[in-house]
Amino acid sequence: MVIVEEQLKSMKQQMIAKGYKSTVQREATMRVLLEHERDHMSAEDVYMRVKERFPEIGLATVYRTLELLTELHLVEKMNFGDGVARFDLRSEGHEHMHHHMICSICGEVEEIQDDWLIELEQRVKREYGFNVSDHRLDFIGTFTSCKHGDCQRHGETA
Amino acid sequence: MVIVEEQLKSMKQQMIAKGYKSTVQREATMRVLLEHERDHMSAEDVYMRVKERFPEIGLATVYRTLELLTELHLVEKMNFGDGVARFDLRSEGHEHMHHHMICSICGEVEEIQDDWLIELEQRVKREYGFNVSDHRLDFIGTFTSCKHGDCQRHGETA
DNA sequence: TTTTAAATTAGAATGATTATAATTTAATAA
DNA sequence: TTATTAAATTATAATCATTCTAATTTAAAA
Repeated sequence: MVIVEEQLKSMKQQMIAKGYKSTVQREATMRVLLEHERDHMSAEDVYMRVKERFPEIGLATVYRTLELLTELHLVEKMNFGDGVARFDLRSEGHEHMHHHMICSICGEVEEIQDDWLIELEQRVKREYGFNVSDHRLDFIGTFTSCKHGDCQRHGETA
Repeated sequence: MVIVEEQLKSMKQQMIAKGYKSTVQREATMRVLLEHERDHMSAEDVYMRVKERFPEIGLATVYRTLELLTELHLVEKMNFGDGVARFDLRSEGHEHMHHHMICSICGEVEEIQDDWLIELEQRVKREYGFNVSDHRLDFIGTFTSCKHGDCQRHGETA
């Protein structure tokens, strides 16, 4: 487990290496992302959290920073069909997005950290001549625990 | 291969069976969808095509019809991260969405008709207690043919 | 044919995201 | 250290997809 400061340093270096500047606003945004690694925050969510500690930041800056970090593959941009893009840090060594289980009752999103698609990606290459650089796998359904109650899992991972 | 009129009739029946009314606007919209089965059209795309034959239709009606058809599982609503929802008819017997290969160079979307996830869905159930009712699997990458040229595949399936 | 709830229309409203113009700042080099 | 300059930020306006609203029309049931 790498501590926040170290990861932050690494992210800044990658930013500078690609010719982008390191600014306090960007640092504040990255810090928030580091502290909410698996929260699937919307840009607005991130904005509000950053604003707590850096009240003069603008929403557009947060959007631009998230866009930049996505471009650098430091965060992943997700879309669960609710009209807002969501963002999570990409954990180190995970060049691929992880998979999601989306509960159709309570909307809860849970993650599968393993990569289950290595074999299928080879198949795609073989059968379709398509070279996969990333993937997205979401399962929609219900948790057994949801079925029998009032969505006890709701908010569990939030 | 079922002819358009037959499918249309079946769709209308399902609509009525669930207590919804069959209207000329809905029929016109379904007809467009039937004639563009794998085109991944946005609501705006559908609207423009319907308007050609039914100029007095409103955009909101198309939106509502697409929403209704999605609810009835007659169309699938997709999201490729470009800010617009896209819609395709669900082919009969395919209760699951099919998979997509999205070229990161030319943006072309190609489909994989098979269901490669049956085994993984059992695994999700076993390991996470999650009952899958649907899934979404997209591969992002490049077609070998794209890599070497000026995106020859672009528009091939459009 | 009458009734009535549902559907449609046109247009306004909303909400997420992006663009703009003026200002500030980070990084580079003198 | 200071001057320079391109990039970044701010505040706000604009845009675009989608949804809502109120008035009107229509499909289906009686």
